[in-house]
Amino acid sequence: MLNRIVLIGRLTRDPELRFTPANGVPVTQFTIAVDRPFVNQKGEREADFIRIVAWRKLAEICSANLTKGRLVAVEGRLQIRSYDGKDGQRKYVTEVVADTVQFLDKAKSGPNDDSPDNFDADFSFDPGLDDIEGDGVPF
Amino acid sequence: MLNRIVLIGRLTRDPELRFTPANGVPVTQFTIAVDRPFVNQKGEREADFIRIVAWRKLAEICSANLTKGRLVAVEGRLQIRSYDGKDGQRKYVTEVVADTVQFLDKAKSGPNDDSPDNFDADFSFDPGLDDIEGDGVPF
Amino acid sequence: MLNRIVLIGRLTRDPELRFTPANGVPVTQFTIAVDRPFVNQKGEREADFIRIVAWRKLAEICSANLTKGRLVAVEGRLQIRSYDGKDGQRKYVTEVVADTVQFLDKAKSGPNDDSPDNFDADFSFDPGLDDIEGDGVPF
Amino acid sequence: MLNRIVLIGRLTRDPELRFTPANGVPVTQFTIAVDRPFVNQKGEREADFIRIVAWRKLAEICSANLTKGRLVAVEGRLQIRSYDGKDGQRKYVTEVVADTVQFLDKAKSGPNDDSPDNFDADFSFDPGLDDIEGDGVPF
DNA sequence: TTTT
DNA sequence: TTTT
Repeated sequence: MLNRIVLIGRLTRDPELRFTPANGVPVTQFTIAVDRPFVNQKGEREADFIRIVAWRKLAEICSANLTKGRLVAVEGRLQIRSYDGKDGQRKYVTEVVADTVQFLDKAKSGPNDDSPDNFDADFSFDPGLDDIEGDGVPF
Repeated sequence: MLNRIVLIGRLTRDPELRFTPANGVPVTQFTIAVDRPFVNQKGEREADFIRIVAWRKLAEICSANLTKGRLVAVEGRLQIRSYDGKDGQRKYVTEVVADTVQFLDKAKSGPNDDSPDNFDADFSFDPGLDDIEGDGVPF
Repeated sequence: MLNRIVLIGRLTRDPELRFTPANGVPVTQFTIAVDRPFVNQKGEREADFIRIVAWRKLAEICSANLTKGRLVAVEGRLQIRSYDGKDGQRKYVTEVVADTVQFLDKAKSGPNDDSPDNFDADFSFDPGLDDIEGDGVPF
Repeated sequence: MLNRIVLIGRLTRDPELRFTPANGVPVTQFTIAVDRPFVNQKGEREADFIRIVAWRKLAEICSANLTKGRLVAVEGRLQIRSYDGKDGQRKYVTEVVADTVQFLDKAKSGPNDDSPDNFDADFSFDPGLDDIEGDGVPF
């Protein structure tokens, strides 16, 4: 019913862009390492390695811009997907379906500006209502 | 950049449906009482009264279904909106622009089913990709 | 670094209370079914079955009060835990470590009041500062 | 009942550390500019200026380390606080009470390491259970 | 100004 | 493996 997750972490490797066989829809998948908020008994900080999936335009932007080690904020929904393995066994994949991915540091060799960028899965949150919201109507 | 809020609370009164003067876009505004997670020094549980705004289809669904006292989960974005008051002073309104509103209890006099309903600001998160996601492709 | 998840769903079965062998710390584990925000191509609403873990006092409260079918809101952190299976293979479990569990409907046979209850993993968010926050100091 | 907000934005000025008159408890307050996820009709990206409050140890860490322009992720709870103004009018302040503040960029003149740091309002989420969680018990 |  |  409600399913919302927000993560900040670093890519463990470069994302790869794929296309679904049936419809040619762009998908990308990558994993981010998210540090735990405490240290273990050996005093080490561990991380959770969380799988992210992005679709369509967001997939293209992510695969074009992200590389191993980049810091990102991801907003999305937790999903458990199942598929049948080659061994005939039912397998389960837990992943975060991203709605938004924000780039929090800058590419090493990029045009050296300093502001993070924000990319949405779609433009749905654009209210197209700024004329309304901005015209002083206190509704 | 990232701005995400999730609330559960009860409507302090019935919502009212309005339409923006310029474009006739449906808007509704209501306030929910969200209990604080602790009691004050008098042992009382206080609440925060948080203003919610919903637009378009979501506005219509909310105003048609919600009434004072109903329990809802709201997902959205925190916004500070300014407008010029009648007294010539700049005023600020803090409110949550809802993306999703979920009805967590049932209307008192409704057809007595028991499952909460979920309504989105738009259908944008519908991937329209179930054919893909469901066909066993482990991508 | 940042890892925050909020879920609303229904228990798939009664939780069971256990105690860690080493220290006797209470743990409970249960799964909630979280409806997806869209229907699949057959027009069916699917759900994600998400594993929740609660520790200590929260574990006790959950196991004492929750039963199959109950509606809850869970706040926590997504964790991927590994352990070595009996077959010598490394296994991975993805689960949400709950900080807060809120009961959103009432037990069927309970003392028939209507307000949801809220339980925290700990009292850490209690600022113990109400004397301060409430005394009109605008800081 | 449930009240959770996650924000990423930049400080609009240096935070200032204060102490409550009654108990000498450290408090800091600052504002972050959070870019909206869309542009207005003039093609400009606007921001919401959101007030943050941190208490005690977190207040000290924030005021000691943060300066105008720094990028932070804030997790907390939305609160509407009231106090009586000098003009005898009841005033309302909307602010986010921070549980966690994460520093997402590095201080300009700092020891040039590259990893963001994470600070909690308290250590309550530290399960102190790593011995348990890590010992291979599949509970 | 407020809900249960 | 699953809830309403």
